[in-house]
Amino acid sequence: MLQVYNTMTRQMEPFKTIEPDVVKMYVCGPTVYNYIHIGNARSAVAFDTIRRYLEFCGYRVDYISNFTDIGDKLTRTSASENISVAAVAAKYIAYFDEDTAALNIKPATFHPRATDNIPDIISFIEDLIAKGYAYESEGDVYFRARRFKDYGELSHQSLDRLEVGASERTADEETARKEDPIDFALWKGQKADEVAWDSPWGAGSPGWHIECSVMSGKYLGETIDIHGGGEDLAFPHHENEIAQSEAHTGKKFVNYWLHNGFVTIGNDDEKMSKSLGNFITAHEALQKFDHQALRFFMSATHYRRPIRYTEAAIEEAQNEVQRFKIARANLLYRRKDSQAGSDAKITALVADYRKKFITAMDDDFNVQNGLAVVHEFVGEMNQYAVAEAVHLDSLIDLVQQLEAFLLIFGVDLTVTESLDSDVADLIVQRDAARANKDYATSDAIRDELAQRGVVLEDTPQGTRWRLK
RNA sequence: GGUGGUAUAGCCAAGUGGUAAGGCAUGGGUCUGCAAAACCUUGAUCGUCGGUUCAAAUCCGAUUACCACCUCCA
Repeated sequence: MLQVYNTMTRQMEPFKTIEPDVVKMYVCGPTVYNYIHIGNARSAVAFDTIRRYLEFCGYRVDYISNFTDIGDKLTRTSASENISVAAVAAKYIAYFDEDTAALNIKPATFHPRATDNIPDIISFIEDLIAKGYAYESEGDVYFRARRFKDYGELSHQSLDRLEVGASERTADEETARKEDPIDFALWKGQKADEVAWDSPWGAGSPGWHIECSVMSGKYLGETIDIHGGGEDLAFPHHENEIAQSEAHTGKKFVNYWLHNGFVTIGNDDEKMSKSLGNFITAHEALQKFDHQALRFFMSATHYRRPIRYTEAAIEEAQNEVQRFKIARANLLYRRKDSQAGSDAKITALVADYRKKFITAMDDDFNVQNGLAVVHEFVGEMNQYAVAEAVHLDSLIDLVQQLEAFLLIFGVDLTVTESLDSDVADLIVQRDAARANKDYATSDAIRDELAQRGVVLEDTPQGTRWRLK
């Protein structure tokens, strides 16, 4: 049975869905004013990996992830790039799609955008005002945090101990409009040059937190199974979402809160973030590294642990992916001399490893232990690949199981590679030279192909090739 | 000031009481015409100090270092 670590209770809990076989999952998406960086990508990868494992286990996952397409940051990009705010959003959403596709992150079931949900946001806020949880102040609307009895429950903060302004990101003018410094904005009156919508409180735009509450409720329902995001969002973002949503519905908002760890960079293991300016965009990294290696690098670390971004680590991930690919290819190469049918031993072995893998992953998506099982499985595959006699169905069983395991990590091993026809000809020529023991010629051809990125390997069944 | 997290071999890292999984890298070996791939093999007593226990990386106490959050950063 799957156990997950719930930030709310700080404990492992058995995972039980609201509806059988369906997981309702919401993951906080990016503000689309720039390329996503490696840290943003890690979050998307972490939850994509979780989603894929849930699907592997047979769940249907209704996965919603938003785009925040309004706010100061878009306004600033709009000015610096001299395009409209809508164009900024469209541009960076397109890059988001491109980069996440390159990382083999499945698109969300739906990607709602804040600007497409303004009427719902306004009526949600009106309800909070009607219930006494919110108040208007000079064109802004704020949430009375202290009125919500469980405020601080998720992050386990005591309201009286919070250090006001510790993040140094709050504006004094805004604080002055609040009844209490911990109150947070639901609606913000229009400032000069900002995109704004009409509302009962005048022209303005939604606060940051409200969009997630509204869209989660609208697309998944009042209570959902999983809400995910970076651990920096636990407070205040998710805390505020809980307050808004539960004040609004009177029901529990989320059953399991999952938070991913950061990507760190540099000798001090500092968090990679846009505000610190120490970030590398996914777009840049994808140009530099093999896409699958980069994806595997991120999904092969447990989602709650930090990942240190280094080139050496990504290259190591590439070696590991290579090992999986070679194991698969070497097994498929044996189809040519295989017998029909299957080996009972292999059938049992595949079922056994599948079970071991699930046991490992059921422990809060323990990918390290899951991968240890996969590596042992690969060892078995490699031994079968050199067995004297092999059976076709068993070859296929092994290969398909490996593919299924790796797909959870976002690595698609079935991407096919092909040879140029002249390369194929050269391989034939080399085989002829070897048959005549003309090793000077055969080695020259092998060297030439190596230059072109084609590796040749001689086996008892013939010469097999792979791309380097 | 408050709240969390992390510290295990060269590197990544699993492991919540019984004599340290797995991977990458390295050295050696087998196989090969030579290679490659594969297989076999090679290494740590777990930040520091103290305690509990027959037994601790695992429990308790102290301590050090680093990271993060405390109103819009995944």
